[in-house]
Amino acid sequence: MTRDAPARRVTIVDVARHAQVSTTTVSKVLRNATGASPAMRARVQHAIAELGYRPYAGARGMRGRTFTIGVMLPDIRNPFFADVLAGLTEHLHGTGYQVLHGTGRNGEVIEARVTEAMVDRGMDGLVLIAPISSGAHLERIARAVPTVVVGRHGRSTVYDTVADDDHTGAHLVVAHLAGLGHRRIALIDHHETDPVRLVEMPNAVRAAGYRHAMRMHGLTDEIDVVSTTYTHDGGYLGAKQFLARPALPTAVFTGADIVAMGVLQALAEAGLSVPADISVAGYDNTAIAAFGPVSLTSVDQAGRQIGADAARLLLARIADRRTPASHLKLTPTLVARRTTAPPRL
Amino acid sequence: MTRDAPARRVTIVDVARHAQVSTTTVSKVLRNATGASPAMRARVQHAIAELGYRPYAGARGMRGRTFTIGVMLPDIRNPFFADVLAGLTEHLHGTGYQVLHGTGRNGEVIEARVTEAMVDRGMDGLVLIAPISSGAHLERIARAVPTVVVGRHGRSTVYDTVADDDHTGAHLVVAHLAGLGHRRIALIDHHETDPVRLVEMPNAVRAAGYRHAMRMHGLTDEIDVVSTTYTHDGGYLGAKQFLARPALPTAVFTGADIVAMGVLQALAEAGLSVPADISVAGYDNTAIAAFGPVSLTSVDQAGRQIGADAARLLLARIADRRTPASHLKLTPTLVARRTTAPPRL
DNA sequence: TCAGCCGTGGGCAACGTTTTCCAAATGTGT
DNA sequence: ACACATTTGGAAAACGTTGCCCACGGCTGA
Repeated sequence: MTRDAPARRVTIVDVARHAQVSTTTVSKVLRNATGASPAMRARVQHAIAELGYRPYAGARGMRGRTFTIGVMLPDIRNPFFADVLAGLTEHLHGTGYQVLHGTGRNGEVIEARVTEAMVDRGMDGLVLIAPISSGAHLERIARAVPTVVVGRHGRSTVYDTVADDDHTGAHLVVAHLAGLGHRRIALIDHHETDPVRLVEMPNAVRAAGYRHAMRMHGLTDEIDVVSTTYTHDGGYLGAKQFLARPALPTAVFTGADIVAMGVLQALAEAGLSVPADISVAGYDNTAIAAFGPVSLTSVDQAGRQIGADAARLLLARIADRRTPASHLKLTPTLVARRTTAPPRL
Repeated sequence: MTRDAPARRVTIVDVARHAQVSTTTVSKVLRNATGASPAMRARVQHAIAELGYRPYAGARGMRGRTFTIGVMLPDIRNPFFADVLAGLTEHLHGTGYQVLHGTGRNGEVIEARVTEAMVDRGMDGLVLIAPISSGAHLERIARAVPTVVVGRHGRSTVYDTVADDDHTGAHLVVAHLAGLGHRRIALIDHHETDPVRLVEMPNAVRAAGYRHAMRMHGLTDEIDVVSTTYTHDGGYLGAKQFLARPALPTAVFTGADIVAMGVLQALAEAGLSVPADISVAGYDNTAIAAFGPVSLTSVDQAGRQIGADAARLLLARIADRRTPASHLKLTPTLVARRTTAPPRL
């Protein structure tokens, strides 16, 4: 096996010559278009198989579609995104579309670069998962390519959205903890100042839901929010802040499981026991929350379902760009596990 | 904001017209090619900025490069792959290449589909992480597009490889456990029968390394392998097999952290304490292994470094397809944590 | 028998970019 | 002033595919 011949690709012209037909006919067969007799069809199919021909997507793109769907993920490590992606990919399986993804790495400029790269590569549709970009950027992208935005609450007339009802999710957690007898329920939040994001981003909606639910349960005075970041370290540092105080809350609600992991680690290091000394609840019901030794109470967003719905909406949008935008909102459920219990008396 | 005008893309022709030059000149400026005076250059740059022009990668691809690197991951959930991807993306940042990835989902036909899709999309280079495809398929891909294969031990003259020395890694674990005084050290393995894969796949090499290390430590008679799959469930079921026996091993080595998680869960359910009753060691040093409450002893593969090396090799391969293939082998290190301790007397 | 129709296959012009080649303009050394 | 080298800008031909046309032939129905 030498590496000398860079092996020219077999093209539609090669197939045409080999089958003794025109390229037009080959193209018709490829696309299942009318205007090719069964006999021709068979001849062409045979030539395609014999030569191992596969159409070149770049050239197809110049004349319309590339049969590619792009998915932007902020972070490949978040298992919730993996769930969404799995639902999406499964739904798209067998449609002829190929799914490719890129990571935005939770940075606005990198995210912009990735999404633009997808547009520039002629992708037929885009799914943006929990994007942090400005609404203006999202609309610009969506005007270029059919787009579905997942996990963000802003409504747009130009792109469809699928989101979880984060407000209800926060209510579920507060109701669960209050029902167990907790009053001093604290929240660890992702710091947010941008006014648009305060309305659109899931974390902000969860925080608002927490505040609202606390008031509903007559716990207005107990509202207690620590702002950090949605990372393991953010949770760790947030918990350290609580530990530095004279009195600990009896329960901590974090807007993401990964944050709860940081909290658990800080509490373990401080020699505190969960849930005996303090209860902890997360959000997203990721695989690690379900993992036995962790067994974190969390809110399940049904990521697969979200992904499948996003795929469905995207296909519809690709088929017809003029129907009004849909905005799906799914209802989350609480999964109570072993990190929450009644407070110590 | 209406959705009426599907907004025709700005092309090189628009830029040329706007700057009152030929498309050739615009192209020269775009590529920093010679043959354009500073004055022209400025004029064109200005027009590009004014129109917000970005070249269409599909068209570029038809004449050569698409400035896209494709990465195939078997499974987006594995944090080790995320590390590799991070190292890769960082190294490629600023090179003008855009990284897009696809998942092979640990299936041979899906993996083939993804890799072929990347070739068909005219990608300039491919990185295949722990592929399960046949060597023939890998060579076919690599002959079409510059390719680096990560985490597989087979050598090829047509693609470069970067792999961890899994044989040494397994030795590290056995030495660590034997040093603690363990003799009955069992392995949970990913079942493998294909003769080529037995030589090339990391799991098989780790298993061979385990056997070899056991013999080196005079523990030939204690060699004890349970074959399942490299998943959480695989570990869970493997541990169940041990638990059904009259006598448990004193230590379990799993070829991947995720498998160790399943083992820990099964042991916890059985009321056994780690490491008091039994020691557990994993492989890959993923984030969850480092997570405090888990604190799993594991083998660190330096994923970021692997990714960066793969990127470096790929860029070199793209620059010159005729230099002989490189095969990098990195040395892993053991990270001892709290799941391993001397056996109970 | 003939006009009209449909089904089949192919010619050809795009699509947006790069690259080769060429002509014109400019500069250099006598 | 002239021959000659160099620089600069542009015309045009690819690249692989699609889809609009058109031409041809066979068939239908009057």
